[in-house]
Amino acid sequence: MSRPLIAILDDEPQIRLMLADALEEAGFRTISFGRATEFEAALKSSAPDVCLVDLGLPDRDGLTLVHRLALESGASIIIISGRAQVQDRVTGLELGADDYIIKPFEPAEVVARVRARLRKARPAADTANTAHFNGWTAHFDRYVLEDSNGRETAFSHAEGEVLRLFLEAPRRLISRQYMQERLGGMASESFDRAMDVRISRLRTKLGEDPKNPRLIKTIYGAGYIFLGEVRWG
Amino acid sequence: MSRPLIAILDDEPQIRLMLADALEEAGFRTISFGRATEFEAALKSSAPDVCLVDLGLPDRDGLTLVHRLALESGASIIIISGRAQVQDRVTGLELGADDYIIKPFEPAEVVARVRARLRKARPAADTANTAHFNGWTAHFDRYVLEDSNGRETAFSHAEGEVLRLFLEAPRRLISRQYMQERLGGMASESFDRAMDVRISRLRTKLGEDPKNPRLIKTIYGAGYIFLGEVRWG
DNA sequence: GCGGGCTGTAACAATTCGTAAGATTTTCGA
DNA sequence: TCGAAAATCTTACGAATTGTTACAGCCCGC
Repeated sequence: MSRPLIAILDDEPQIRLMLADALEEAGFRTISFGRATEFEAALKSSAPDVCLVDLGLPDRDGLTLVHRLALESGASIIIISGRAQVQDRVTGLELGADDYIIKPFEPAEVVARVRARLRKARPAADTANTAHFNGWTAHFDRYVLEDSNGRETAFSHAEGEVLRLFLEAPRRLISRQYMQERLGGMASESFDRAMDVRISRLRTKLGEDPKNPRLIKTIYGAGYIFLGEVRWG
Repeated sequence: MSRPLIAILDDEPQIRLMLADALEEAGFRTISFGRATEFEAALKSSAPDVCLVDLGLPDRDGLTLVHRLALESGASIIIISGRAQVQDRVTGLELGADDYIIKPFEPAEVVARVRARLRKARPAADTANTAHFNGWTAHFDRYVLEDSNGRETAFSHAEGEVLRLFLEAPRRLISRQYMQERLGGMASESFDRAMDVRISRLRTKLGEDPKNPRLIKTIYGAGYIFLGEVRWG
């Protein structure tokens, strides 16, 4: 990560400019948006390291957006808002924001807080081809799943894609939309069914009890969460 | 690491108490110190996850301490200070603090900011996922509720959201509005009904007597209060 | 061409969760 | 104290979502 990318989402052009100026002068790259829809569209092609989000957006409830971002993206989120009540701040932070700055703000402080977020940000995901989790070992090079007794089961390419997705982001919500994008499917009713089947087969190979899956948990209406302690390499 | 350890360093006993109370009620362990020397001695035997540091200490320059902490310990550092100038905040953050809270503060906000720190610092063990209360044990990772005899009942994601909300703030009023914000619903007549149903189902699973609920108490016209001794971890 | 494994599709089963509707409880003024 | 209005509770239901199984097409090596 040579020059971190900071996303700015605020409906006032003036504020976007002030933030972008200060951040770029501090050595960051920035992208700015005035509407949540544009912002969300951009997220599909670029992955900012920190998102500065104003809560008072014209086209979407800010808190809902923050919540989704926190669950689905790995970025740090800083709320910038005119709402100064303690309850507002608590709610924002509980929903997944990493910091909450009140307007009017001083650009220097925003830069300092962005730096503080980046300092603690977790390192990038591995590209290793072996992962250990809860007694299992997945060998992505050989397409083989090994249980704690060393017994091996083969898994297919399609199953491997899904498993890798899970292992890359343990304990985080993986939405169906994200899967669809990562696995290159068209959005369609039929893709959803295909996804279901892949996951069903994966669950079987992992010896999951259908009534009470321990590793791949369904979040109704949202997606899946992979529970489990993952160690790559 | 089930229950995160929070270190409090402040020379005013009153403030130490207020912070410790709020944090312990939120499910954290705490250790408090009035002087930097005691604090540094304690660091050799215990490793807090988050340190709350007041800058105005009698026996050492606070900023120097913060800088050392940032370099040598893995903990997240939150400065709590009466010095409210932007320059103070920028300096504190640049020296390695992860957050900067200005006195006077609201305990609820401190708790929220501590949680925000823990969330990013421990990607795996995010928030505690097990809570004990009045003979019950809630396993949020497995979506299972265990009674005092070890018998297990599954609960759904929607029910879990509500239960977690209650367990995060026992013995405190939880307004419908707050729920609506935390659970991401639109404000509407219909959301209120849905909420009712979620709580009704939760009560059933907790074996509540409808005439005389012992755990989830309705405050007519205001919201709910969760009675019960909660211990996280 | 044949057989085996992989993968998507279709059909049906199971689950989740909000909605509707009527019952019940609480509040508050008369 | 009584009655009505408002708020909340409960139950049943159904739409939407997800899971499972069976099957058919495809690709590959032999």
